[in-house]
Amino acid sequence: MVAPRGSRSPTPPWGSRCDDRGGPPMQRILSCELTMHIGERVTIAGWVNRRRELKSVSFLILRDRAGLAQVVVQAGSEMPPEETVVQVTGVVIANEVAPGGVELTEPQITVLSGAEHHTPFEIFRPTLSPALPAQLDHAPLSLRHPSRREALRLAGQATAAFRSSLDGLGFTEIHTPKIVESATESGANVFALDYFGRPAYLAQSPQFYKQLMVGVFERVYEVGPVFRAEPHDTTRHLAQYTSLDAELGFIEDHRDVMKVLREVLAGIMPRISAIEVPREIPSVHFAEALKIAGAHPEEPDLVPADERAIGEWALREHGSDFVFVTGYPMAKRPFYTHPDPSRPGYSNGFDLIFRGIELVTGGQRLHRYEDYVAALTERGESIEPYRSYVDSFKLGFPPHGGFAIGLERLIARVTGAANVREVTAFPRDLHRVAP
RNA sequence: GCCGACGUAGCUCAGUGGUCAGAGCGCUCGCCUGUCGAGCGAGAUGCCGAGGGUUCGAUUCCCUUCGCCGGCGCCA
Repeated sequence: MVAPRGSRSPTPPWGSRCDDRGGPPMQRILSCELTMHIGERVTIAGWVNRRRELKSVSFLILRDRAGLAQVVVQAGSEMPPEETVVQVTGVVIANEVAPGGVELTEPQITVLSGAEHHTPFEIFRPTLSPALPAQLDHAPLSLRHPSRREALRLAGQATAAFRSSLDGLGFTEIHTPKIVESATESGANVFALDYFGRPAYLAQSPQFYKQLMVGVFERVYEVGPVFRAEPHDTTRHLAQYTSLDAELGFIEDHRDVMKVLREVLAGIMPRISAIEVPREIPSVHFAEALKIAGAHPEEPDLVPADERAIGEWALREHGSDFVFVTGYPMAKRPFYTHPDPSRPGYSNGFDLIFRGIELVTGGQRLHRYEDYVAALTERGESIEPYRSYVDSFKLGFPPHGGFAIGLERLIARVTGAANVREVTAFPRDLHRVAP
């Protein structure tokens, strides 16, 4: 709600946004608009956040999308229980002792939809008390809490900023199928489906399609779900997550992709946090990264502990929350990865580590048909499962590359959430498919 | 999948081999001339996750199982 003079709390507990109006279809104003209607009879609507019954007076705290509003109710009156949806018509008065300085008096309360008398836990407290599993079991309720709601709002802001940043760079938004005929990430497990009697899979990434669409638009992006049947039971893994994907043609190499990623992050971060994106994000080669992390020089990949160490190094040495690791070994990257022409065994693939966690994977891709055939052959993989994808490259594709940002990881790191499930509305993991 | 924790009231947790059960919040009732996570008083609520075993006796000890959390493998 609006925090006008008289408000005791500098930061209202429920977030304070009043950038729109109550609007149709209901003749309704928002809690934050009450100060503009002092002396008038108005209608507000929302949820019963909390009842407070005293000897001589009762209060009904109503919650709407903008914040909270206090309704003064005659002592002894029945008040609908918490989370009931109500519409309240009354007279707005200014009152210094009211939270926010205004309140609604002489109310006529209409119940629009009942709520159970007992909610499993209290939603009106500043902190949400239940442990994560209990919150997730009752997600429709727990998500109403400001802490959970704010994270989801930030995720929405981040995707909006992702879109507008790329729109400004000449990208076109695309929509690709989530039901596919083959795996994109060799090694990663897929969810199999029965597709009209044939096998099919849930897409692990829009990788192939966004590459094919580079042949149409040169620069494309997609915001969408991806599915991983990996049995990863950790605080940073989900079976379904939201991938912010981009792919662009006519690049020199992966460094052009990194520049675009840097621009995108510079567009997103101010919208969701105070974290600064350096003009030049520090970058280390994989071999150097192993040294920084103190890992064995023959290690083919960075383990989570290494990533944390590199994140700390970037903050210490460069004052940056972000750090690129480039040149991952070809052996650990998918077959469509473009090798580093100057360094055999290494790739033009990169990861972006944000506050010690792998946030983005990207790189330059192969763009010639014969290179795809060679890459699969070299890996001892059959071309057949990838036939329609690989054959497409006979059509002519520019040198290209792209990246994918893990939305939930981004929001978790920005909000300091310990678990990506805390910032996901209805997380899907190893054990949970509902609600 | 491996390793390590944990499963006791609606929520968060304490507790003990022997009148097998507590606290805070919530809930119910009462008190309190306006609350601000209100306050004060009283009260109700539990197959102490499930199955088996040890024991005269198990919520407590052991085994199995299920659930759940964290770390790791893998990855965004």
